[in-house]
Amino acid sequence: MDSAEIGIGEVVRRSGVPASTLRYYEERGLIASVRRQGMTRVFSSGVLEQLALIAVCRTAGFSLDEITLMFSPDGRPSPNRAMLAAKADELDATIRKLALMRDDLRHAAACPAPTHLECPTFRRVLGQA
Amino acid sequence: MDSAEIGIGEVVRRSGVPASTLRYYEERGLIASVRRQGMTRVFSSGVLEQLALIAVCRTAGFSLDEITLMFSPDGRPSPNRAMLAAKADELDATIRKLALMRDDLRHAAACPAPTHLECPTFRRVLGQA
DNA sequence: GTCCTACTTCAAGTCGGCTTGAGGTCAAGT
DNA sequence: ACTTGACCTCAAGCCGACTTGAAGTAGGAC
Repeated sequence: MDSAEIGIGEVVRRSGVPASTLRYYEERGLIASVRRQGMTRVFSSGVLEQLALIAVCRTAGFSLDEITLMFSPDGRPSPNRAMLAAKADELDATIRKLALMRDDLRHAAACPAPTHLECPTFRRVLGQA
Repeated sequence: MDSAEIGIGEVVRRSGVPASTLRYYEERGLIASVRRQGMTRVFSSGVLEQLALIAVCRTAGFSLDEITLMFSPDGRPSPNRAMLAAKADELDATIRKLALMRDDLRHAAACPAPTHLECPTFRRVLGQA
C-alpha cells in the first residue's frame, strides 16, 4: 500500500500544487482528504497520483467538470466505460492534430520560405481542422 | 492564389467562428482584414486557414499571446525560429503525455479492476507528470 | 503564557477568452 | 420613403479556474 498519510504542506512540497488549489479541488470534489486532524486536512499519499492525473487531463484540455465525471475523488475511473472510451477517441483526434502541428512547427523553424501558407508541408495541418 | 475576398458573414459560415470572435481576434492582432468596404470588414480567404491554425494552437494549449508571437497576422510564422522549435518540443512532450493518457483511458474503459491506481498499465502516466 | 508557524474559512478579486447589449450605419428591396 | 438585415463600435458582463486577503485557530518551542 502507499496509503501513507500526509499533511497539506507535504502535498504542496511534493506536487508543486498550491494549497489554495488543493482546497479548491477538494471543494469541487476532484480530490478528498481522508480526515481532519484538528482543523487541518490529512491526505493519503495517493492524492499525489490523482493530482498528476488531473494535471495531465488539464493539459489534454478537459475541464474540471469533465475530470470529475471521469474519475471519482478516490482516483478510480468512472464506471461509465462508454464515456471513457469516448474521451480516449477525443484525445486521439487531438493527438493527431497536435502531431501534425508539431511537425509543421519544426518545418516552419527550418524552412526559410516567406510564403509559408503555400508550402504543402505546412498546409497539411489546416485540412485537419 | 486563393486570395479571394470574402465578407465577415462568409468567414463565419465557412469557419464556424462567431463574428464577435473574429473582431476580437482582429483587435488582438491575430488576424487582419485586408480593407474595409464602407464600414464592413473584407477578409482574404486565407483567413480561413489562419483560423484553423489558431484553433489547433488553442487545442495545443497555447494562449492567444503565444500564438500572436508565433505567427504574424498574415499567417506567416514568426521569424523567431528558436521559439518555434521550442514550442515544437513543448508540444512533443505534451503529445507523449496525452498518448499515455489515451492508452490509459482505453485501458480504464476495458479493465474491470476496482483498484485502478494499482494497475501497472494505468500508473505509467503518473510517472510522466 | 505567549510567540510562531502551519493551517483554517469565507468573500472578493484576477485573468484569459470571449459574449452580450445598446445604439448606430449602410445598401438593397418593395 | 421606409423597412430589413447585415454589419459596425464600445462598454460591460460572464465563465472557468484559481488567487488573495482578512481574520481566526491548533499545537509546539521557549
